[in-house]
Amino acid sequence: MKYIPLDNIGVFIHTIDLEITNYVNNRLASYKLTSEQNLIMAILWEQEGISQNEISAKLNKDKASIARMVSALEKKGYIRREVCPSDRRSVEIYLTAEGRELGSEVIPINKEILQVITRGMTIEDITELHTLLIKIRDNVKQL
Amino acid sequence: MKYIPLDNIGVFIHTIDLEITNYVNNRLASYKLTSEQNLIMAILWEQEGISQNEISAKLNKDKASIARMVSALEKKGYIRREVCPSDRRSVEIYLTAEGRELGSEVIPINKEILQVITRGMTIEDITELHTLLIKIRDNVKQL
DNA sequence: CCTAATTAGTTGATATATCAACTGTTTATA
DNA sequence: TATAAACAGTTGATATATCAACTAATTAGG
Repeated sequence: MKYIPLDNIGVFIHTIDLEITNYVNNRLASYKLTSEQNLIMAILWEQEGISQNEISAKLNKDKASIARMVSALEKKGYIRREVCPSDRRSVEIYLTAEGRELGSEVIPINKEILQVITRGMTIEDITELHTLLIKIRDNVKQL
Repeated sequence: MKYIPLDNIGVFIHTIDLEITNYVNNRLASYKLTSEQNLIMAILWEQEGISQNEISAKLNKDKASIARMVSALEKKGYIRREVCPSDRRSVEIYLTAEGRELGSEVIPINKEILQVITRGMTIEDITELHTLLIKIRDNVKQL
């Protein structure tokens, strides 16, 4: 029985993830948004005033990554930071007018992207995919 | 009907991929190998003398990424580069003694990692997961 | 209530990724 | 065969990621 390192579901998930990310980045390029920045904006289009820490928890990402992405969005003029009055360690993130306007353009694109990604798949397919990925997540979860 | 951007299978695949990658990186840390460098080494443990271009094609990655990872592996002393005599544009990658030795340690770890990732899953589960991911890949494939 | 521990965020180091521009080779073709 | 096109690799720019060390603010415990 030969050992085939690349015939490995973990590597395969990684490859597909990169392809999805590239697709999303291409779709968003004209809006000056990357796929990850888009996730932060998506949160803010639903709920303003959230802290970086809360974004970090929602997106399951390191606080350092969030800090740098928020800086990038601030530099682009889509968001502004405000020190939280009740906890001065914390920073609240708000949309600028420009950032809010961007939402009306990009939210429909996000819906369409999701439709493209799942084209030809049933609810059952997506649920099954989700379930199988959860199994892998549980297997690699660090204790 | 509410729009829930994070309830998105593409984002979920991305999250799981990062968790798998972190698990693999932790398992490999003591061998001074990252998960991506491990993929290049895995190819070389099966087939020496392959070019960077061929590695790039096998791993579906940009040639610039491969060049930098190969440099990192060279700096660690696991591989050496040799200009291809029949095509002087091309660089052939060979294992050093140290790199070959590393294989005898890390190949079993790689097998074990794959077992951990797929623990509790049947062949049918993995095949189904693969099939569903292929559907998504086809949907986002750039033409 | 004061010190210790915790927490939110920033910054630096390192490792992928991708794209674009560039060098040097090789191949194709007019 | 001269020139153009294609190709392999390198390098620079930018964007995630993660970890570690740090600052400043808050909370907990003695």
